[in-house]
Amino acid sequence: MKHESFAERLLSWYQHQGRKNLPWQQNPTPYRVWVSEIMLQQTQVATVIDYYQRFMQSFPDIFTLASASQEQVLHHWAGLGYYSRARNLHRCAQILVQEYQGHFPLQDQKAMEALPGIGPSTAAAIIALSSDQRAVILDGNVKRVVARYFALEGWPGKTAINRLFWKKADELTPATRAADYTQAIMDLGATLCTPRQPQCSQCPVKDHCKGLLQDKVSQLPSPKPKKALPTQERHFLVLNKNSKELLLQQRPQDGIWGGLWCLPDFTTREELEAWLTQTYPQARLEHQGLEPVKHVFSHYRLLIRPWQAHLADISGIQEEAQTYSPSMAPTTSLWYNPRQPANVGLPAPIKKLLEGIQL
DNA sequence: AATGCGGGGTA
DNA sequence: TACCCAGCATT
Repeated sequence: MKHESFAERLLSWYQHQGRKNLPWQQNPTPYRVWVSEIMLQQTQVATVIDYYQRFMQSFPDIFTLASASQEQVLHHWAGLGYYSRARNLHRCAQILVQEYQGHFPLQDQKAMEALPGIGPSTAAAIIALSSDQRAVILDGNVKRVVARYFALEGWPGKTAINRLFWKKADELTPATRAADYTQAIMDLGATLCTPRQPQCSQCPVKDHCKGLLQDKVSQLPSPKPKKALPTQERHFLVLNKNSKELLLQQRPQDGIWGGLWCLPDFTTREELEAWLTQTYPQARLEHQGLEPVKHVFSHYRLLIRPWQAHLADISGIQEEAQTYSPSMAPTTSLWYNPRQPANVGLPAPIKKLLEGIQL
């Protein structure tokens, strides 16, 4: 005997546990479904409800909407975000009135998708929910259900992955009961198969969910990959006095290594050289840089380029704290003897750099 | 094939 | 704070 399909299990669950009282589910005409679908793009149900009620009160049908001013429409959208949705909605209403006698081309999904603001998933949702014809949706809920049910790895933002998700969503979609199925799979994603703390024990398809069977539910769908860390390179001055001490500066409280002591650092070698010439004219800068040091922060990669300079002792040189960086907050500096490590906080990569330096 | 759009809810 | 939300249009 053939076991129950995904759709059959889902539909019987929906019959008892599904949401049936959302405003747009009452009298689901194409117009009412359309407005709800546009509002619900990237916006949660709880947020939409009040906006939807007010919108329907003011624009009860497509002709009212088409003849309204854009300003009126946008006013009803204020606070919802993604305002191009409202402009497209308004424009779409005018197109439908002018070109389609005020009716959606429900028999032609491609024609639906050609309308402003209506993409593949919204077109399918309008068709299925308002006319009960079979059409495949793939919104955030369905993506999550599909990723888990088939244990699909990969971020759906990638084109190839996205195509696979559409294919799997298509496979799950039954030939009949299009409206109920469409609402059911969204309800599953919204109420049980949630992004966090999904209630798998209540799930009507848990017995065949690969993600659950493989204990991967919490890792699916795969998150958007963190983009590669940008690399920043900065030039650090190793100013060596009498082959004994190095110049350190205390960093500003804000930014990386805030408050720690560190080598003076600059955006470019030229900037470093200019500062050195002005501050320690007697210093001699080596032309060959030292070996670069790499360091990784949470949000970028830092390439440390050290340059060594030598300073012969001149009695009377200012030993006390001095200021630098005229445009920045005053910063103190000190001479540091690496052979007698003082009680100052050095960033790890700088400490490592100094350990490798011959004075 | 990747980005911008936007405000709100949630852990 | 970071992530996610009934995605689409644009580049």
